[in-house]
Amino acid sequence: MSVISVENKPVLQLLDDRSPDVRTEFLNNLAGYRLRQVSNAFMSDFAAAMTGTGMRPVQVSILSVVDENPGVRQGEIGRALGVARANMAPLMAELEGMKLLERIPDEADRRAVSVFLTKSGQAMLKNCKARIRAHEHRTLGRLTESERKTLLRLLNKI
Amino acid sequence: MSVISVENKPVLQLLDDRSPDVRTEFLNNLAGYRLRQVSNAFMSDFAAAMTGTGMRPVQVSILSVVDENPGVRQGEIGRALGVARANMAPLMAELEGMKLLERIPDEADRRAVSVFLTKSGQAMLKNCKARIRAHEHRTLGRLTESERKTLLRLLNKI
DNA sequence: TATTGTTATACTCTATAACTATA
DNA sequence: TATAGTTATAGAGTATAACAATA
Repeated sequence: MSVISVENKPVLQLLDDRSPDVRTEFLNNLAGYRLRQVSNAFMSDFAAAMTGTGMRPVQVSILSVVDENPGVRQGEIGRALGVARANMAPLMAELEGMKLLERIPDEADRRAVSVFLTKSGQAMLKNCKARIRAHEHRTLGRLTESERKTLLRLLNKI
Repeated sequence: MSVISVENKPVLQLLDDRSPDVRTEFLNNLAGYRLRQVSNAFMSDFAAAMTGTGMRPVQVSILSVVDENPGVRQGEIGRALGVARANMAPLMAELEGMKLLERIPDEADRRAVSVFLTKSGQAMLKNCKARIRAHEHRTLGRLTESERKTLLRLLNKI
């Protein structure tokens, strides 16, 4: 958290400034290690970008999935996001308690529930998306447009 | 875990197979989101690669830093790896208990300890490094050598 | 005063097992 | 039998505060 900048400065001051006398050559050349460092820095900046909204990253991702799939079943959201069923239950109850989404029993399959965004949920998602766009702009500020596309292409290829 | 392959198959079956009927367009175009997915998949494969050694990723990274910096102080390791001092204490005690490293009080600064790998620690690190090389080969199998270099370059630039 | 290392603690995320009600 | 959702629980990772010893 302390090494993350919210202004237009480097996202990662990790290996530039951190303990300059300590060698970390092996780790630095591991793609997986760098990926985790960068991913953690993104997550910290993402969480900071949500400050004031009361939303955590996983909550925003759920709203986004419901927005693009109105009426989607709870289990489907979890599968799409990689969140275990057992962990979806309290997450959904929390978002329902915040009046951001509604869970309506599915009449065809009475075990399941269909999920919809409320007006509040739509407004919250819109607010969060604007913050996320600013977050991406900050965190990818050092890359050209072409480099960003390359990065996404390589990540999608892995 | 269940979607991660340890053979020479795709590391990520995430958005290819997962809930094909659920749209996740907004999230898919966020670099931060894809970074996290890929990073998590790497971590899962990494952890799986360590099976049988009794080592977790953070423990291997500590051994690696001590190996490249014999006599380094405990706090320096934590700073280099982004692990808080408070969390380094039990980690180091654990590795010392496994006889993989030694902590020798620093005579110049008696608050500090200098850390060294034992013979066991050196052997363990060698074993883990071999597993990590195989892990990187698996996880980056879909990328050409040139693409791997580009990926590392872009990650380092962020 | 500041720093090294320690302890205690708490919060989030993740993972598993067992339960219900439906199918 | 299998599936949707729930509950309880446990583990790892991470964060802060307070402390003792030393600088």
